Amino acid sequence: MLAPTEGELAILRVLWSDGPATVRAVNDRLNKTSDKPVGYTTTLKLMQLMADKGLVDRDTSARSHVYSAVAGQEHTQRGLLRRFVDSTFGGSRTQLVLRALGGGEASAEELAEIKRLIESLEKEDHHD
Amino acid sequence: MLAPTEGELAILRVLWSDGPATVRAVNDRLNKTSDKPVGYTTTLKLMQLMADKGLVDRDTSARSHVYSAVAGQEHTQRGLLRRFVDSTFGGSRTQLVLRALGGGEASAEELAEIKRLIESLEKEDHHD
DNA sequence: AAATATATACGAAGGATTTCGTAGTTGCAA
DNA sequence: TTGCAACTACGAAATCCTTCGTATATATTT
Repeated sequence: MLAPTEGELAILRVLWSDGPATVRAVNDRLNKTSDKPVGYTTTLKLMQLMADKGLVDRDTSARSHVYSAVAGQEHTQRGLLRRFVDSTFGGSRTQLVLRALGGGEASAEELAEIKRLIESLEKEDHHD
Repeated sequence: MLAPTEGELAILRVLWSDGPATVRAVNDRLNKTSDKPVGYTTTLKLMQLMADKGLVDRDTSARSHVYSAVAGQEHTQRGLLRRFVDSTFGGSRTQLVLRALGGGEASAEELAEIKRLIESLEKEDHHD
């Protein structure tokens, strides 16, 4: 599966959060969320290309086509994360996490949540 | 400060690990490390553009110019991380970390190291 | 000194991504 | 039915990034 570009990812995020949607719906959403306006045909073209690439499915039975994401958000995030870790942290997930948590930007709640996750992962390890 | 592209980042990683270096040295390093060969003038051009952008300093006193990274690795990683978290995880560092640690790819040692970091961060919190 | 190797500079091509205008079609309302 | 609104299709420009060829200058070797 091809990795989505930045623009494609913005569209996928709408489809993941809202479910299957028309170009109009996606474009409205992007313009509500984003800083700078996106033209309708720009979004249309991108979504058509995404359909060609197999990133989205397209239901053309109605006049307004309905698009839906093919790959799940989690799967896609994992792929993008792997690539990012490779290019920026030499493949070290630990370095990435250290950098993400360091610098005083993480709140106590975030830290606690991550600690809980780690402890549950450690428990899993012992089970097997 | 502008974010480096993929190609620029590959060069910066050489400069960070080896210190100030000539185009020749960087290009050799890239060709030793990477999978596919990179032409000398390709590296040269990229490094010239990086100098124009202010990503690297250039000492032109000798015939072979010596380049050095302007921004530190940590600072640059933080910037790239912020951008990545925004585009891929909607700005949630926690989601990023959960995704990085989930999926059974993290070893017990990695988890332990990250847990230690979190605990030291939590201690810092209580100090203030 | 001449030939060879190595440097920088730079234009330009190629590919990927994004953006937009315009043409043509279909549904709906006056 | 006529006209307006909304949709798809598509070509093409604009931008960014990468790659490379070539011109030119400078060192090094023979």
